Amino acid sequence: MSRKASVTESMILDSAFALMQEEGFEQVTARKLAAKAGCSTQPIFRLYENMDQLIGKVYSRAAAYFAAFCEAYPQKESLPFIDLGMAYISFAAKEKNIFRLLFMSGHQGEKSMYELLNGEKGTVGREVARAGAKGVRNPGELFMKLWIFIHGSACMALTGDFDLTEAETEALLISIYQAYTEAMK
Amino acid sequence: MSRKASVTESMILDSAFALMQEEGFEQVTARKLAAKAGCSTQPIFRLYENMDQLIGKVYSRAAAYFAAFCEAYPQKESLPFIDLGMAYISFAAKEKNIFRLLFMSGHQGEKSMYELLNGEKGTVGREVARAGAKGVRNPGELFMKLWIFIHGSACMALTGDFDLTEAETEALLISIYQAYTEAMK
DNA sequence: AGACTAAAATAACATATGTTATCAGACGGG
DNA sequence: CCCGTCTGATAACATATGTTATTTTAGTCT
Repeated sequence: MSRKASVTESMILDSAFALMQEEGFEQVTARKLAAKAGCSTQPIFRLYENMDQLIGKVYSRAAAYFAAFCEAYPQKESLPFIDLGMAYISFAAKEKNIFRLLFMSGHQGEKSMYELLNGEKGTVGREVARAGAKGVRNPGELFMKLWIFIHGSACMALTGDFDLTEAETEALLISIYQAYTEAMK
Repeated sequence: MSRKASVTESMILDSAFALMQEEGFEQVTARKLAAKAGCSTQPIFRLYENMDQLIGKVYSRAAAYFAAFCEAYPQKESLPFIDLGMAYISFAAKEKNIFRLLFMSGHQGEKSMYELLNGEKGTVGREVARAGAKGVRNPGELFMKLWIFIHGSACMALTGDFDLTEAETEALLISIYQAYTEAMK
């Protein structure tokens, strides 16, 4: 047969993801990636047709990373949507570049915001059901309104126009949740 | 004396602004701008030290454009903040590239979101005063909450995750306004 | 009209990027 | 142990960008 490859796909993809995370997806260039992976640019083009395809894989990985982040985020609140919202805002603050790629780049060849949020676990669906069980009249509408607020918070966190602590953020979300549910009674 | 300049600053700045509006500020390159202005790249560097300085001017112009847009937006609603919010969301939907430059690029060497909103006319201050006069308990807090929602709507409009008509948007904003004010009583 | 001078076009330089060609060599199989 | 083959490094090509040097050109003033 032929020679064994010393540069593996995971070496490249790991490096590409790290580069995106640290410097933004615009900075994932062939040469920078090669330097990060400790090889020349050749293995990249053996593994991927072109840089766009590679970025597509990085995007998928970012989506999985986000899902895992939400999964791992502490579920302390009994109200539906709040924990997911807290995870989302926290993610935007801590992982600006990943958040940008997933939710602000218009890179939606892959998934819509709703699909990303819902993930493989059907998170949003589960939360909507929880809200319904709690007696919320129109849980889908509540989710939409809450999510717009949460997305706004996250985007402002990214640009530095929102700098509350986690505790303050949580209190704010709860107050918003209550205002919405009261108004929908 | 010497020769008169045939390429004026306004020719360059107009072209740069148009280019930013049509293709995004990342696309305002020396050569593309020269082509748009119908000259070579030389006059650009006579008028500006470098491309960054030029983009700074484009940014200022965009801020003025946004202020004028808000000024011209129909003031039909008697509730404070709503007209400004409608203008903001409408602006995000119609002028994606300008909105990106002003509110999503982290290009805040110039002005914060609040300064941009408040403009020269003190728009936000005026609206806060109006809300106070209407008996709102804590108009600053109300503004903050409403604005997070409005910014979220605008950002989602940009990425295609928010596609309500103007009328639907207005109804939504009013319902949010009422939910917040009720909750703050 | 002619000379001077600044403007503007052209061309060049330096760098960055995607992508491909060339080629030495390392590895698997006989 | 050698052969073939595929890997991966180097180098190259093509393009894009900011910026600067050089040259041409066109006003302006005398």
